[in-house]
Amino acid sequence: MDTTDLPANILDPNCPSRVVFQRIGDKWASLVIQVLGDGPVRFSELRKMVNVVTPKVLTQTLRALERDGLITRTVYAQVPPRVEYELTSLGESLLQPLTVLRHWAESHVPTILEARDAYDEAQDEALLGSPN
Amino acid sequence: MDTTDLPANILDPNCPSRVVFQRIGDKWASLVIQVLGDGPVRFSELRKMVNVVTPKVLTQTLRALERDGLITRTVYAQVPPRVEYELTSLGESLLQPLTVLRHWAESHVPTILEARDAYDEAQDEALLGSPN
DNA sequence: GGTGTCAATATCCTTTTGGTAACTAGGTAC
DNA sequence: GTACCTAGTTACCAAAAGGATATTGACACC
Repeated sequence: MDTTDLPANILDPNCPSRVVFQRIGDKWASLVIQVLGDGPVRFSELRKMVNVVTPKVLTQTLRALERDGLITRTVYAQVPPRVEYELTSLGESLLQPLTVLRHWAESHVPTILEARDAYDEAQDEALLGSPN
Repeated sequence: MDTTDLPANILDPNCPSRVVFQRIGDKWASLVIQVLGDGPVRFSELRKMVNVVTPKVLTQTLRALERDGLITRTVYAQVPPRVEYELTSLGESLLQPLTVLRHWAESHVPTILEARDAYDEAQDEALLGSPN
């Protein structure tokens, strides 16, 4: 059975649209995509921009994104080697939804952090109130 | 140092806006939020709608969302117990960014799956070409 | 007093994720 | 020939996430 003409539904556990949410949730993938939004970046630069990610994990992330057709990997025949990663048009099309989410995140984070503090305090008090 | 007036930046590893991406990436959290978009739902209903999630994991997810102020938990003094989960206004405000992402996901998944197949095949051939 | 309902918890176990540290390849510079 | 460059790979390890299964509490029904 092929999925191309199904009304994709995220709530259906068999629907592969869930993979997208997994990509976004990946610790580094969405960050990489956003960094690549300004144009091609090479491996070592990416490492610096995304900040202290180990080469192994960055490679894993990049391979996964490449596999999904979101980025391309270009090797230049130079010494020392130079490899550049760039968004595909598919990758670029993800940029906007990601930006929407990012803006939401950046503007609501204070509220979320306050909610956490309040919640944690309430929990503490509940524990003090009934220690057994 | 307080974060409320900082220009939140997802690329800064110290910026808490990253927590949002982690929430979204959570295997069940974003699904729960989207299910709750239609109004309050009780625990057992949620379990069915999100499909085969174990109670432990659903509880974990719900507690995390509650802690972040995205949903509320209401216990009705009944027997058997009835507990309803509902989006807060903060949770509702996340609905739209999530929908944007969801539409992207549902419409581009076929392309992604094709890219994967192509990538995997290319890998296989590369292995066959140079088996050592 | 046994059974059922709902919303969990508790215990245990497996899988996945992320990370450290060391090493490789191919060449250039000294 | 030793050191250094980039872009990785390899082996190993710890923590976290996710899940299976059994049990609990409060009551209602029979």
